[in-house]
Amino acid sequence: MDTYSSAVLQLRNAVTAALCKAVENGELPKADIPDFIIETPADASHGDFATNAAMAGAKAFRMPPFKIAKAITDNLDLEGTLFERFETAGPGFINFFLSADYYAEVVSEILGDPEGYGSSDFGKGEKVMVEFVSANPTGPMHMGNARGGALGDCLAAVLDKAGYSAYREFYVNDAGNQIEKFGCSLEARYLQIFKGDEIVFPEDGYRGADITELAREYADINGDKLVEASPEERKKELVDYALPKNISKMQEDMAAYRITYDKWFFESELHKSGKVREVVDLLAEKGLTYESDGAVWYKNKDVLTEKLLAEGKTQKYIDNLELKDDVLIRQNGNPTYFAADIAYHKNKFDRGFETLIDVWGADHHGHVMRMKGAMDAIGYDGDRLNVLLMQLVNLVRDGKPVKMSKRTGKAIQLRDLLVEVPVDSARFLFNTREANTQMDFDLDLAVSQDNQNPVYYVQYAHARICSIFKALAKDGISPRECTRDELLRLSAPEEKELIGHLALYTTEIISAAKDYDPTKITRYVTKLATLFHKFYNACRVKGEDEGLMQARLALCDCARSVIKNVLTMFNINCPEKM
RNA sequence: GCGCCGGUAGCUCAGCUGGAUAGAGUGUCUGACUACGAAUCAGAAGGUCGGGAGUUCGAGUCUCUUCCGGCGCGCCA
Repeated sequence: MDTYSSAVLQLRNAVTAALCKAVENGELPKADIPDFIIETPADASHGDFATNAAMAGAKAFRMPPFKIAKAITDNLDLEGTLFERFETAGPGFINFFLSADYYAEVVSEILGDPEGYGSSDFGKGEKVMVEFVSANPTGPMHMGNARGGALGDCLAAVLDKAGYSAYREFYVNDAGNQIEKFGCSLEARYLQIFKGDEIVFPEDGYRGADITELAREYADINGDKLVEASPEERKKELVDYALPKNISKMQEDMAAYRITYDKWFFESELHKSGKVREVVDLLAEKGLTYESDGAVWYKNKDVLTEKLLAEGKTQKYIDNLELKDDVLIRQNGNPTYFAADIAYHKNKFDRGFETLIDVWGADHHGHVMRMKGAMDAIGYDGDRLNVLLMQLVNLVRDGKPVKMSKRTGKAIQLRDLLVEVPVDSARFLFNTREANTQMDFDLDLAVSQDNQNPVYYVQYAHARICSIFKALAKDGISPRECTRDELLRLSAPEEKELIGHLALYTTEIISAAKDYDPTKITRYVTKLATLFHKFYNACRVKGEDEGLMQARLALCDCARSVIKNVLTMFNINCPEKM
């Protein structure tokens, strides 16, 4: 266990023991030991940790908090812990102060295994699939995909560090209705080349310039040979040409964005292997389907009503939702996206993933509940499917929203973004805002290579540390292992604050993993950089006496390691000079 | 109409299962390099936590209500 967590555990045990002892002594009445929290006070003068045990127990013990606090502290034994003293304050808080040993211990811990620091077995090796981006292959990727890519990839990285076994997957929707539309759009553009405006473009077709380009490319290579072909053959031929092109473009874009998937999963495989039909049959066996108007329907309303009632929702609430059933097999015999998606998620569970995380655009939120319900309906645990909803990204330049690309006049694409914005910057900045909040992405900021850009701020801290080591090496000084006494000299406020933050890393990773929120780690490392810079300005390394210099060098090494640890995990460059 | 997500400093956002005087970045103003990188740091100013009511020792956090913004309610995905 990391030093920080063991310190918290020591406190919890000590306070619990004191409460029990006080009850035995008769200093507190007999009652259940109250739930209390150990927290880090906002104000450093309130100690390194504080507990509300006395206030939390006020009701159970029917005594004023300050008296309970006294009973606790009279029986408190901190012998053998990483704490040196405590005090009561305010309405009944008990504040605790760490001993110098704690700080020395943290530094030793980090230097003992710099690369492994932050890792834990919290996730117990549980197999988690993170499915993210999964953009439609009918067109180029957009800003939402850029955000989803950065969030999903970094979330998977955080999960791995927290002891899960994360698996990255991209679901390619290479089947179904939108491919049909894709084909019709290509067909129209293709025929327009030869027949001009007499060909009417389908109303719901894809109007992007990319479609016209693909049709043009095909015509350049193959000429007008499809003009006389049957529409089915024509569309199939065009799709067979264009779809792989689009898919490999997406793969290139993701690679350029430094995302490596474990698997690109093709929806068409589900159809070909009969898995979609199978899952519809499965639902039918369970009596959850019916036919109407020539289509096969899924009893979504019944399933969700039952689920929500079980969760304690009122009938009125459920009625207000106006739940509807969903079509699985259309009148024309084709399965819907929903049917395929049930089959897909079933397939994920069947591949042995215990937890599924989907990163979706917030515009899909209406799909979440019925998807979870469907998992329950086919005998899996819907709560094992977690959907991370991402709100929209607004691009901002000069303080004004940017809707269109200058180059194409269309919505801004991931490609456009990466032409302008360095990957380091994009990956970092998309991880500064929680998924479920609308985000302004400031292009000026992302492009700026100065102190305004948080990614450079963090990278600079790393480069600065590296240069300290270089400067000392020039003088023939190299870092060595420090004695305990030397490490105990790290006692300046800036040193303690920096070490205190370094100590939180493992806990922060676990917290980010629990919440599926990698943005916590970006904020963590930004603060780490701040605390290092503060330390740097307050404490010298070079020129101090041997012992102190080595201790501070050790601390620098810790800060450097943890920054590198984070940036490496997030696939962001960690330069030694800038 | 119903539902989901937001509303915290001029701007962009944190705020851990309710805790002490609500924080950071940026912007504005004022300072700090003959010493390890000034891409840095220190200080100042800046707030009815959208409004209202409630729950309790205690509310940015929980409940209700209301206003504003985004999104969703397809045999689209």
